[in-house]
Amino acid sequence: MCYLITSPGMNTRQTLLAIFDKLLDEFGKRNWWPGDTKLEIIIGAILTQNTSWKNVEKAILNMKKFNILDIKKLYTLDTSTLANIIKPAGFFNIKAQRIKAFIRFIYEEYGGTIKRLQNMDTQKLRELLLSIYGIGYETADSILLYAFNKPVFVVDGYTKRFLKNHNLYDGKFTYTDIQQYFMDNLPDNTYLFNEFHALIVYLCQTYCKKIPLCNSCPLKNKRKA
DNA sequence: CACCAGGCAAGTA
DNA sequence: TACTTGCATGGT
Repeated sequence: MCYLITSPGMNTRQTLLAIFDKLLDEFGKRNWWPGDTKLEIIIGAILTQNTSWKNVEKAILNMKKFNILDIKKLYTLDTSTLANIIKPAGFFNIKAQRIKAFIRFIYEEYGGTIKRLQNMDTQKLRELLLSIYGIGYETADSILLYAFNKPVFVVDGYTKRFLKNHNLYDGKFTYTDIQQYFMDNLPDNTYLFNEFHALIVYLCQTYCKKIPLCNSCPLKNKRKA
């Protein structure tokens, strides 16, 4: 277990903000989400499901090469052709169907543009996204936060590992409970949620590869907490 | 060789 | 409600 940089007197909000400041200071802004357009961010969110971002980059590069990063073109494209193009991202048959499902939703219900989604109420948009085949909690929240800049905290496997390794949380480890823990204890701020999630991912990828293990973690103090 | 990666849906108990 | 399984490439 890691020793924290925090002290016993701090409440949860102060602890989380202290950790955030330390991570930001240590690693700098992570510049998430990479992607030129909202559509590219959304497709990236589907492609990265249980998949390393490196493989997703190859798939997206392929899509750009074939010039199909476009709602109308994707709408008419064969699912099998799309699957072939995104092959490096893995699970390509299922992900091709998921991308097509999202594109159909936009094309058939929203006139082929995602503009109308931007001004929608956040909870309403979240429910809409969750109703689309292939979009679960994490993908929906990633889209809300990183494509539409809504203040929604994204939870993933790294987030759970982070909480366990640092012994920050003793509630239920369900998606909803963990998300509520962060959102109840942090100011409602898109920039903070954006950067915090990206920093947790970077921290885990760099130092905390397993549970329980956190070698040379920057959050570790010299002395025992 | 095994195991993991910025999950989800469908099936089972 | 709470597991389990299939999906699949590419890197370590």
